[in-house]
Amino acid sequence: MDKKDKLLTIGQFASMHGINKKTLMWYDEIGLFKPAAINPKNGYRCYNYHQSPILETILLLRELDVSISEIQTFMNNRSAGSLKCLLEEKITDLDMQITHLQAIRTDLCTHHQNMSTLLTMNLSEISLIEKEARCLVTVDTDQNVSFEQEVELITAETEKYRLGRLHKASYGSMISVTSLLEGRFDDYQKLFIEIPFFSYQAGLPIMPGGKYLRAFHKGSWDGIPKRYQEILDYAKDHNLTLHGFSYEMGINENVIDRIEDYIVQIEIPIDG
Amino acid sequence: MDKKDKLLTIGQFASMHGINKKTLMWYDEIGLFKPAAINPKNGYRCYNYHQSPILETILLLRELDVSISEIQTFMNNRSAGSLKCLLEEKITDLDMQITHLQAIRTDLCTHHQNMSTLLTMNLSEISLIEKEARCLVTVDTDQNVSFEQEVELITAETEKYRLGRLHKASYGSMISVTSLLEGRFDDYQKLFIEIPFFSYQAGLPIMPGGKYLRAFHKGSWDGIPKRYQEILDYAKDHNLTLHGFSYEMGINENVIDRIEDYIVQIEIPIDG
DNA sequence: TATAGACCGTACAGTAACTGTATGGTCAAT
DNA sequence: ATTGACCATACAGTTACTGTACGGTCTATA
Repeated sequence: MDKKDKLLTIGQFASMHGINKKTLMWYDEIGLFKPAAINPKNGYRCYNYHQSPILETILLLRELDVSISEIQTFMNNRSAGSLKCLLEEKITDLDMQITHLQAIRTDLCTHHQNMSTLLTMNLSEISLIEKEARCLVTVDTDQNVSFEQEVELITAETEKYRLGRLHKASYGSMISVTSLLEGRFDDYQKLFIEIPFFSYQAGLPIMPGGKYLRAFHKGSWDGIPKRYQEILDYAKDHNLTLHGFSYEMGINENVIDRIEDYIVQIEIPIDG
Repeated sequence: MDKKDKLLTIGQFASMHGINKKTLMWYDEIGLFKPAAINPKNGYRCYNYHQSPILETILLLRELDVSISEIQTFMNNRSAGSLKCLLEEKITDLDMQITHLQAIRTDLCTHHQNMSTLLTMNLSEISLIEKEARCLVTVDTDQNVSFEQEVELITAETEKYRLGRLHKASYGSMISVTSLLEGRFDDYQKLFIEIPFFSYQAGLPIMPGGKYLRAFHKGSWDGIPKRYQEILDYAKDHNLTLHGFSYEMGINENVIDRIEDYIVQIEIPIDG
């Protein structure tokens, strides 16, 4: 009578829903989703179109990372109320997941940017660049803070803004232009990591947008003071006024094996 | 010398990166990520801070659904160039994934809306509602088109707009107001499924925004013509002019087991 | 009517990427 | 000296399938 009653074989039904036949067999075996009938003559599984929305619901939940046993419990006493409730929960989860993926995307772009820089820039050159404002998380530091403490401080601080995992093993250091001008090249005052969204209202520190002087340094940290002197000389020669903080960040830690190959990027905001 | 050279035990290193110790042991075993050293006295694995960015890169790739063996090949000849290339690929993938999740979100919201309707509405009532415009995919149909053909047509059509899996096992039917007014209550002209984004430029058909008359029908399809007559009478009594198409769609297929419980929602645009 | 090839069935083994458990040695603090 | 947290290896178990082997069935064509 009803055209939806037409019986389909397992292969047809599986391909209709874009899944593997074996998956249907397995769902049958575990009792999650059984064929509408079994042909008594040959034992073939028979499915019909009425079963499609049920299977699609299962596949939808599966895609939402609901475990099979949870799906099972749910399907056994499914109702408008329980589905509504489950969907509410899953919509919230999904929103978090989307936000997280967007954060990863931003992170990926930063890494990509770094790789581009490595491949295309002359690393001995000092150049003027334009930067968008960024949002940071920072913690105070000084020479007495040990490396372990630094790591702990910054992870504790970033965990407050729970974005799932932030793939920033490396954070950067900040040193004020005042310190640099006074020759105190190791007077690091803050650690920062950039966070992958921008928000004034969270009250987070901002790496200002605008013109920056950018330089690089290759090798271990001992050589950085000398490099800062070169940068200051360059600024003087070109009549540039530095302000705020210098931002230092390693850009190739994930592609090197030896410290000699380590490259740090130095960026300092300039007036105008 | 370098404070990053401080050695950490497997437990410390694992918790620093928010992963299971066993995972580190396993990565060691398969040669993906080995400790910086092994204490010759007690055989303990020793890690240091320099290794953190490498591990984070692995964990990042893992989160991007790169298989362990792919990560392995990549890590063995990693370079700025190869990482840049891989990242480009993964950013594209990620964009698709985000779009897909957003589509699922929309789908979830529709389901959720349906469940709310089921729980809160008096299904025998005819009501006036306001609807946002929606974007549809449609195919032509008529009485001669078999159910299998319908399924095939609509899946073929939706596949053109590749959104990954669309979890719409059920599609709706459209019948023109003209047909209804002439009493041809089974003159269905189109099948539609709603697609989870809105775009004029794609040239897709639109379910117009504005005022609609909404009714429901419970049970098998035989009773629908009678229900349409009631809707037409209602419209007449209330001086409402219908136009365009009537949109029919099952709203509870995923929570019922018997056709008698099947509920179809009927929505017809009205003037004004 | 014979046969090829596509499809169905069961049974069982294998997969990825961990994760847990059992058993025993090590380390740091009380 | 002992307690309890932590390390080691070896091996078994997990989830959600997926593949393979082997045999029966169905349908279209020669």
